[in-house]
Amino acid sequence: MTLEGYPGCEKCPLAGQPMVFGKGPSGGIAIVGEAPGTVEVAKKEPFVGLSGKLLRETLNSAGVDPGAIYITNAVLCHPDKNEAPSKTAIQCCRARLLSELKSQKVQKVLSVGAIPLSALAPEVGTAITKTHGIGTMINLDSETQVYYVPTYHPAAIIRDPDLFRDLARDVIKLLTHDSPVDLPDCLTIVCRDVPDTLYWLDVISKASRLSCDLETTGLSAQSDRILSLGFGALTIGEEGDTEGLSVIVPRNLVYIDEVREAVRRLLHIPEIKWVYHNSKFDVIFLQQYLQERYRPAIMTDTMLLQYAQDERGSDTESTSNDRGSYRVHGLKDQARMRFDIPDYHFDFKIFYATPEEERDWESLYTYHGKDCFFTLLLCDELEKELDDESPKLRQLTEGFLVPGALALGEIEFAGTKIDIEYLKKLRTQTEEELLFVETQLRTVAQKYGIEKFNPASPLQVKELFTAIKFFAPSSEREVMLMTLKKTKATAEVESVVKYILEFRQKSKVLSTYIEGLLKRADSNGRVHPDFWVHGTATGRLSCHDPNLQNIPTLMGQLIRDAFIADEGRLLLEADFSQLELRIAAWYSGDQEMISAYQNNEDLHKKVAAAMFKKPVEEVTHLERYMAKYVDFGIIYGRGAKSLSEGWEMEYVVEQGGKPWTLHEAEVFLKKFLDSFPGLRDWISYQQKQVVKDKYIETPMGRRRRFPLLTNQNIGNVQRQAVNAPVQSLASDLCFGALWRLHDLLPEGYNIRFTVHDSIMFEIPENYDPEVLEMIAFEMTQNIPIDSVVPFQVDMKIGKRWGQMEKLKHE
DNA sequence: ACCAAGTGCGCC
DNA sequence: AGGGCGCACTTGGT
Repeated sequence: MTLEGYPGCEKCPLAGQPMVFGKGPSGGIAIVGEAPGTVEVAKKEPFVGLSGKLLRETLNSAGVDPGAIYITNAVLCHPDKNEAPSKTAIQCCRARLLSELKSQKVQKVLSVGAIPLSALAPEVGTAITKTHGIGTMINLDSETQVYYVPTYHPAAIIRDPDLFRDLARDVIKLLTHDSPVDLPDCLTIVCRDVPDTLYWLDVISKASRLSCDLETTGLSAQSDRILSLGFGALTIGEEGDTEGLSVIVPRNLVYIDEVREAVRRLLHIPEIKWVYHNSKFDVIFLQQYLQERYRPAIMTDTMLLQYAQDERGSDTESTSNDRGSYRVHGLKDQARMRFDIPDYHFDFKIFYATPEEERDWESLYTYHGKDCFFTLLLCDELEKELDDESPKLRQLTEGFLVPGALALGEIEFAGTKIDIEYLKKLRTQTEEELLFVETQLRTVAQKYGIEKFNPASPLQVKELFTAIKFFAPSSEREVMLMTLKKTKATAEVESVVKYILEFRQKSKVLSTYIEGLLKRADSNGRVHPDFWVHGTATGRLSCHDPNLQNIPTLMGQLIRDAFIADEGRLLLEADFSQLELRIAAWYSGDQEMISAYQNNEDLHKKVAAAMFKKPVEEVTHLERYMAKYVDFGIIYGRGAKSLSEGWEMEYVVEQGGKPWTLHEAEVFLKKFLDSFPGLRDWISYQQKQVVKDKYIETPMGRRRRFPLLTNQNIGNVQRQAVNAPVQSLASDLCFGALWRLHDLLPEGYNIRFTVHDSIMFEIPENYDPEVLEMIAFEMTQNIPIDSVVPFQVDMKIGKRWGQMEKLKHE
């Protein structure tokens, strides 16, 4: 082929750049990349760089010989500076790409990255996070259609190895399909009146499995209403084929007593298996609707099934953070990837913004019908896939996560009381203090000609620092303090740094905690946190709106004081003692650790004694602190370097100790591991095994999967392989106790929330000590593992979270 | 006006 | 080369 062969080149901005042509056998699968990079140009071959290597490995692991694949690019010319090719360049090269694929007689096409997608199937969408894995047919010319799947560019996987699972799944889809997934038809019935509703509810009541989904005016079961009630069924059509049937009960019928009773009867049919997506939400709403503590007898939850299969932590929709922006557990996301449907979507914002009489109810019902339908289809697929991977995963979901989620729903609904008046006072006080600090800083800033100074702006802080000649590598708290210490700072510098830090702390407390809590309190002064069972990769719960898992402890005792018990009642906090270390002892079976816990010895002291070669009685406070520091470091996989540089060394110096050198840290690390050979062996076993298995499993059946191992991530993976099972099982002991206790506790004893390894209860002032015994028993004895390691909970009691007193109790 | 990314910091 | 999170704020882009 020659340049003249491509009519698009005349108008192409890349004309004249080095070109790299497609390569590989014809008649089979083609992979289309973006544009050749420097390495490709040098070797005159597409996909020979790092991305190419990853792609080949993926193909190999899927059982495909990369040599059997035809590989080319959406743009043949190499853009300068490895930039992405422009839209014009993509358009100019498009005809060439299609004719190349046609002349190579390809049967199927996989594209990697957003650029070939925009050339091959722009109608599918642009954002690759929202379009990868959707199989479609594309036209190469008027008579040739081929099956096509877009996926991530391997470069994206290098940045975020977690995306590898999506890439792998998309590749397998291409290999196992020749055309888009053929779905059953789905008929959506919108009930017209009461008799119509009763009729359709009766029709679906014969099904053995139904999905249920609610559309509501908002997220609060306390104050929001149901917009429509939906049920999904799979039925056998006249020609013997499966058909979807979604029955939608619209708002004007939902709240009619006769309908409500019919719904109640349906929901209580004991033989029906109920399928929800995020059951916590719908079931709590149904409890309000039915005015009873409704729990389906047999049920599952596709979101939690999905989570059992893919434990990647989910993003909250409202914030940005460093975990990437993909969502993996959403119903629509799953439907799109699995069933090749375009992303369906209903804009509730617009719906509510529209005057009531003009609202597009039909679209809402259509959308709702799809939700019910796909929930049911998704359930089918997930159950099969999970059973295939490991029988424990279904049991984990249905026997543990689902009841846990429902208990959390009830706990959230009840909420927890906060002291509004107290917080308002605290707000005023903190605002005044902030104003003072700001004034001090502005005075200095003005001295250097900075008229408008905002201490919350990292840029302006840097500017001020430059002005006063303070140069820290970053404006992070610890870095700044360290820099301050190392340099001979003037009094002015010192006070500016101090005020900046004070400003940050106070404004954090004010906006995140004081205002954050006030903003989220309901009219009864209660907050209703949202706990996510599917929020973390290890199985811990995540919590938001408000997040009760990061309420300050130290100075923020002030904030904890805002959490109170109702009149005549007390808060009771039951906290596992050294849970993760005990779990590490359990996993490893380390005799030393076990006997320390069995004899109720102080493990940290014991470690200190071993590290500093002295009898336990002579261990100082500081030595114990150092030992504790190493103990936790081990679980997190910290290395000697990190130990010697940790902020904890600040404390050591404050206490009159000497910070460790790298060498000292190495020595102590080694001494620690020598004193606990069982633990050391377990750690190396985990590190070795994860490379072999590419996952770790906990006794609860949870998995942390590492499908992609590279030289860059192997260190991380091995650390996680040690930490994940520990963190996961520890968290499950607490979570399991939480939801069992939620069911067991007598009237007047409630669970308010949990913070990873502790549970907050609210109990009567004249509580029965036997109930406390039961709590301790459930948390430490009635647990899902056999353990020679004893577990222990410490209990604290008080009127306010910030002022809890230890309860002597074993 | 709304968004995504970056920075920084609260907890276990 | 420190495991797991959520939230507020600024800034630069659209």
